[in-house]
Amino acid sequence: MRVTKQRATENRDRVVAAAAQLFRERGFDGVSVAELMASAGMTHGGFYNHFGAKEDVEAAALAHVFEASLARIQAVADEPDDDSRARAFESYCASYVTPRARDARGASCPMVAFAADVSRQGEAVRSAYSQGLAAYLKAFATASQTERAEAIRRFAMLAGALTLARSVAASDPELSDEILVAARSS
Amino acid sequence: MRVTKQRATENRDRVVAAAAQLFRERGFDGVSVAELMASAGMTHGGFYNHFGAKEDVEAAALAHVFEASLARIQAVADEPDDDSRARAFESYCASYVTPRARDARGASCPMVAFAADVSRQGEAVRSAYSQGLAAYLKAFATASQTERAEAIRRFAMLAGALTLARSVAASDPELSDEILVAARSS
DNA sequence: TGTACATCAGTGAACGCGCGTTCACTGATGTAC
DNA sequence: TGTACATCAGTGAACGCGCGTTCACTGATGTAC
Repeated sequence: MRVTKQRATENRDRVVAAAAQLFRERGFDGVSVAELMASAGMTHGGFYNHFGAKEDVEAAALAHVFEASLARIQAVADEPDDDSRARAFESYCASYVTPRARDARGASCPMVAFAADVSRQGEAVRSAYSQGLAAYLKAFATASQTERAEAIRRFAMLAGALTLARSVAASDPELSDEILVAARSS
Repeated sequence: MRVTKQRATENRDRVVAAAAQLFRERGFDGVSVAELMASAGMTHGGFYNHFGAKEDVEAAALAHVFEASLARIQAVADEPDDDSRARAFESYCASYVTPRARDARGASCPMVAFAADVSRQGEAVRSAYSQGLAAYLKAFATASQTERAEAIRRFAMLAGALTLARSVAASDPELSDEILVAARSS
């Protein structure tokens, strides 16, 4: 049964939003097309009215998540003076490696959530990712008010700590917490 | 056709060795049981003479790779005096984030290769991983001759940089190289 | 504005495929005598 | 040491399953008059 054009657009947006969360939680291969559509309240058959293939929704979800992450670090970079920027930046970095951020995988930053998956995907996903990372690192460097290499090391440390903390969260929570504490007190 | 006990053991070892390489290159789900067995020169049916399930060879491969990685950092920690240990440690860290290390995924460190995959696997894999990471970080901290939190930050930075450099290696090689250069000059 | 018809978003059965796993079978190995 | 037989590592067909994708169909929407 046909729906209004507006409703169809909303349906597509809900699929992308569900994909953004579920892909971050379980990876691209851990979520089926049918589950994505069900999360948006539809059945699987209609998927191909909106996307040419599963990889298309992966790329769309990636772009969606990068947009939000980029806006957040850009807000720090856009702080009016050096002092408030420095404070906002340290607060941003600290909140990046909290137990809360570690456990909320569905809301996590795309660089950490997708880094491993992305190099096994097709061109559309890979280039959406690398463009997103390039833009993010640029804003991060501005926000950090240090030279770019130093900013890259800082971000790599945060991303690595979050990744390691997640990887042992279930089987060694003390080690996981210790990694986060170390990453916060830099 | 039956083979000698020694030959059977060698066959199992070859499966684990192939798994160690292929799983690091493509992730656990990216390599089939049949391919693992074919890499060791056999057909898929015999797999269950050696392992109860695919997860068992994942855990065995993980332990195998961690053993090698641990031996390498332990050698640095065991250097006889502070000076040679400091030199060995800086050399170790620098070699960790080279283009060569980035591109040789099949030979890479298990913390980076498996960090994302591991939390989606069963208990056997997760505990093999977290025990391996705990042992590795202990040796890394000794080798670094700094306080433990500082060593954790250093390793998180290296692991994060290697992960990020890999994720954009195909679609933005300049950015990938820049990340490695930054990680080396810390 | 009202009517007739074409459009197309969504449905659900069906497809081909690759996967992990099972199983009857083979025949060289290991063992009991 | 030689013989007879049980063992079991490896083979390859077959299984059930979930996946991405296709397709004929439905019926409300959009449009031409």
